Amino acid sequence: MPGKALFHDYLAAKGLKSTRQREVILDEFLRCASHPSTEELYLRLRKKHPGIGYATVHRALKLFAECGIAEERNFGDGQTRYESRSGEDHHDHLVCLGCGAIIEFEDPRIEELQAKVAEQHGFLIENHRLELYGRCGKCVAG
Amino acid sequence: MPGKALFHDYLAAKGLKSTRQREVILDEFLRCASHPSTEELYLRLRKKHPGIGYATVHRALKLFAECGIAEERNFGDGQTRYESRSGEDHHDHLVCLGCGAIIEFEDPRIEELQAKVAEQHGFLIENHRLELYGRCGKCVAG
DNA sequence: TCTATGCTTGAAAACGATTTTCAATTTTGG
DNA sequence: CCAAAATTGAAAATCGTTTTCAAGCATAGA
Repeated sequence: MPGKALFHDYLAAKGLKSTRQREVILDEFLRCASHPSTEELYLRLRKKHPGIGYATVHRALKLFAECGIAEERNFGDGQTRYESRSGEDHHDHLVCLGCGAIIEFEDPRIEELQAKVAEQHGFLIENHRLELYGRCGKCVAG
Repeated sequence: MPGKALFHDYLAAKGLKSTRQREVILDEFLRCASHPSTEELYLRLRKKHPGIGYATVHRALKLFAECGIAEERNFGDGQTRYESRSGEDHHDHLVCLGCGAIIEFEDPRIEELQAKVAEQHGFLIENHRLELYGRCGKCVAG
């Protein structure tokens, strides 16, 4: 399991400790197919682990982001969401304003054009975000 | 002045009132070349109009967004920013992480590819955001 | 194993930005 | 000018996020 190994290496390198809570939170986060907010992941975890605290979930997610196995995202609903970064290649999102679904996609041609735009402005890209907001197929049909 | 006219029409249509404060705030907002946050616009306004309240500025900006002469934006610095929508055509942003500069650009080819991606997913785009984060020319050179 | 050190936890408080409340004021239509 | 209704500014409330703090654990060394 690459995500877990990365996390443990990070903890070791920083002199941080591996705890039962962090394990549980990481498992649930990796099991999560979507892009949970702290609140959402916390509520999920409460079901199986009633003692767990919101602050602990928050701190774990921050750690995941720090060590690179997760990425903080913001889709405009006022909550920070965390996305699992299993692979390396960047992807962007379609965000459904009807049902909240988040669909991932990637398009090298768009990336290429972005690079050109940056170059024209003498700009050095470190990262980018592209989100298309609208209605997913289901919501258009329904 | 199209922006002001639009705003006054909107007020009339909604049975809202045209007040001295709203005029002053709109003038300052339109004069603003950048993408001010509520705080920033408030501080600017205080200089010439010491009596004005933060809440009033906030409410005016919300109104501007509602009636379409402004757009709420979020560049990840934890503050909602308001962008004047003078024209109709959409544009995207280069955000400098060094000096905070925000450079606007538009690229029809990117928009076109976005439309194709959406179509492939049976998705109906209502709007989108594209931001390239990095270092502007000045910051790279400096 | 036992202990000491120091990181981690959970609850509650602090925080920063945003939004709402409320009494006083201003605008607008009649 | 008057009355009705919207607006204002200050303060308080709210929301998500982050920090504080005392108590609880994990880890390394004896």
